[in-house]
Amino acid sequence: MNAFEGVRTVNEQEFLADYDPRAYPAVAVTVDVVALTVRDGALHLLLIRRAEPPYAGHWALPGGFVHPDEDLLAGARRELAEETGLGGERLGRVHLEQLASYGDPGRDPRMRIVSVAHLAFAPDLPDPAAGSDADEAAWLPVTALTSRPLAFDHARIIDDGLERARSKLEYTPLATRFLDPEFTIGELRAVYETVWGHELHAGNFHRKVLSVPGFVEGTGTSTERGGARGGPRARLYRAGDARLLHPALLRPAREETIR
Amino acid sequence: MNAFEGVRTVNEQEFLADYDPRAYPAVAVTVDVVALTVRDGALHLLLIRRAEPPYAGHWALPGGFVHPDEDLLAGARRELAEETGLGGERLGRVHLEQLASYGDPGRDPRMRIVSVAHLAFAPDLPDPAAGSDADEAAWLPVTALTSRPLAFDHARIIDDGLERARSKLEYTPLATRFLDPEFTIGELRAVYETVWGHELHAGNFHRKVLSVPGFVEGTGTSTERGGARGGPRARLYRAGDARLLHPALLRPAREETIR
DNA sequence: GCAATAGTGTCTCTTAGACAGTATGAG
DNA sequence: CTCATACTGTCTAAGAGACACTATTGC
Repeated sequence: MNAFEGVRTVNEQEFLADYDPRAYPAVAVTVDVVALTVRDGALHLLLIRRAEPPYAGHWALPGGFVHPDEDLLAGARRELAEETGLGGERLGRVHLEQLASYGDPGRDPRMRIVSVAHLAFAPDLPDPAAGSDADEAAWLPVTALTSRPLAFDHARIIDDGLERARSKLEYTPLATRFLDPEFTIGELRAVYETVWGHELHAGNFHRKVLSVPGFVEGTGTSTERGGARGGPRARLYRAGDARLLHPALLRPAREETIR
Repeated sequence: MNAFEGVRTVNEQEFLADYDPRAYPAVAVTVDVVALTVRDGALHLLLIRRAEPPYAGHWALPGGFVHPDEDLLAGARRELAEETGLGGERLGRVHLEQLASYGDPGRDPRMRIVSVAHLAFAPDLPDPAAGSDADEAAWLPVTALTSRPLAFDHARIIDDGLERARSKLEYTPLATRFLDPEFTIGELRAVYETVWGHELHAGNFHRKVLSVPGFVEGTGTSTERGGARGGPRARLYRAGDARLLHPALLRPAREETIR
């Protein structure tokens, strides 16, 4: 009935183990990155195709073992740089945060590996070049993932990352990180529609964004041309100084997520 | 200018390291727990006083190395059981979730240790018994922490846990996890006031809680007595079936948290 | 009786969202 | 011209919060 009843019996081996981690079989720590971007009006995810077993030929998140003198976030940024082949300037505009850690014994058949997953929001970036441990690297639409085999527990990590991303757009201004430094309200709305997966009312969205203090600030300039299918030139905005949106832009509640 | 420009040069050592984590110095993984409870109208935190160096005599979060065939969450639950000396029944009512991972090189002077921190919400539990590696274990009021030396980066972890707790009360029904299975609206309000650190309007809170679908459900019974200083008997409630509160109970926005 | 608490009624202000309407510019 | 888009005005419904009020109980 109760799996925790016996744990207080401290025998010598357990006692030693409390003090000497080397008494346990080795644990490795990796950093993986769920990197998202918006391309052609669809949400894309950076994936690599594994060249080596286990899961050779499967698609997987970019990532690797954390280096000795490297912070977790720095490790994630390094892996992202390696996989995208991007230098610091472009990478500096990418938002990166810790997502969660995954440590099921058996999630990697080789050994005990704890993965510290991260979440990245990137503006539209060039196609990646495959690294040494991958056959292929690409931005893939998230809608195409169900038909592809994913390595390890990466499907679960991606699900968690997508839900975190949808949630972050509600109460932070991070949607701007999917865009160039200057953007129109229409482009910002397209990010929300893409990440949330449904259309928003253009007029209400416009007024709402401008009413949240610090979300965006006007540049005083407008686009050179109107939209591809006509319409007036749109005013250009930059990200404001708010770190949180108040009031937030809430998604309409879906009953199934509540219960 | 750019710290990531050189990383694509894959020399042999790095190549091997990608495949063999044993090429790196050992990394250890611990699970730590920020366990919160409400006692006497104040928020309390489970801490142990370290018996051994490093940080001997300092207060620290309960935790320890993750066991070989143990999930991270199971490890945190085991550590919590060991430190509180509680069996499964009481422990089953404790909410436990992953908080974040902390892996700064140098956060532990002995070796590279990545800590996967967890957050626990507990009803008022008995005083803990000190384990083998601690001089002392106690529920301490969080207001008393600033005057005590904390080990490692545990002050930062605690800060993150407290902020997560405050935030979780907004959009989840987890405040009920600080209470017995049956509770009054007044007791629930006391939890919010304690965790958020300011008073709430009793009447508005009452109506709001009852208006959120699935937050609480009535038991049909009332308390045996009125309050200690008088007043009518209060109706008793159980936690409802909602996993998210909609609409949420939002804290008033504080300007400094936004910018 | 007095004080404290439970629970309800009511009013105001803010916000979300529906809808309409005007102006602009590409094709 | 046509039509899509930018942006604004207006109305409604819902919710947050202030305040008032009644009922019930311990002391």
